[in-house]
Amino acid sequence: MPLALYHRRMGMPPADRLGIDLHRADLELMAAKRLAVDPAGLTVPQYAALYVLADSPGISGAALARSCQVTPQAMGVLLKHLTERGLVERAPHRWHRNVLETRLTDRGRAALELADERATEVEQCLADEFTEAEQEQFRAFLNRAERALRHAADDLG
Amino acid sequence: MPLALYHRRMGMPPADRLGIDLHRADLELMAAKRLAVDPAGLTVPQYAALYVLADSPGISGAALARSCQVTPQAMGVLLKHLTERGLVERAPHRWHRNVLETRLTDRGRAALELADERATEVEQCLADEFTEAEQEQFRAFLNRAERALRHAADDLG
DNA sequence: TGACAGTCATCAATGCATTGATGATGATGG
DNA sequence: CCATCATCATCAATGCATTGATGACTGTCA
Repeated sequence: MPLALYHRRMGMPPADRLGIDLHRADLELMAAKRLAVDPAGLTVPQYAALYVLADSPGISGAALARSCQVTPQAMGVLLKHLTERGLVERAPHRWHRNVLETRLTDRGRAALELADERATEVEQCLADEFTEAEQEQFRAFLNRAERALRHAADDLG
Repeated sequence: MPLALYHRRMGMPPADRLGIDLHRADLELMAAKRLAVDPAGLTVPQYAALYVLADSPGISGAALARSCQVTPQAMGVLLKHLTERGLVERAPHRWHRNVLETRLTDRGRAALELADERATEVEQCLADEFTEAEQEQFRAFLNRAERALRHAADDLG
């Protein structure tokens, strides 16, 4: 076997892998958002949780986890940190004593608004790169990709 | 102030935030890849590292980190795990005694090929969702987004 | 009433990723 | 020759996220 072929190509050349471009773009997005929300003392997942919480006060941790697309365990840790820092409050539901209602505190709302101002700049910068029509095309591509990948996951599972 | 406006909208409505769609698609991609490489006993970042390593034997940990778009520290932990499991080997460079040359072991190569077979299926499933022309458009959108976001990060930093 | 399914919270183990700081090494230039 | 700079590895702290397992509670259905 020729040495030149020993380090042979894997199943598909990297340049053809759309997933690589998708992931690279997302890494850049997360890096920018991290920079944006950092001055507010928040991480990106914390910002996401507060953002949902602002529109859904009293939501359960599990429901919040679904909204943020993470597992309940991950959200539990995140909420524990936010509670310790006084950005959210959790209290047992009046009837369903098993669920902990979660709400923003004033400090939490303040941090969210500070973070959202800069996070919005990132989204605006992203939007400004595209015309309205392009944004629609881009969004459609992303949603089709998401759907295709969900089917791929179903097949593999 | 009317109660209906108390939970007021943040800076930009969620439906307008392209970043949300981008991130959701990436989450789905990562979930599918996770399922794909799991039977090989690998995580997605481990698969990525082995993939680069297969084409760049003897690369340094820091260079590998750059290729995989993570910090050297993150790559260090990852390589520590892979070394302990015998999937890669690390040895001091002959001249630059400070750098550790990293190489796949046979077991590492076997795991990579097993993982790559299924990971390629995911990429194929993604590619099959789009025509050739659409793939090029999609890729162009992603690269423009990446560029715009890098500039956004520069502005914020 | 009593079994069952669904939802919620939580503990534990593992792994990824970041910032910040430290120290070793090799190349560059005064 | 020595100072400086860049690169590399590594330690430590913090936080995100996953799977797996456990226990508590609600409501339903037999």
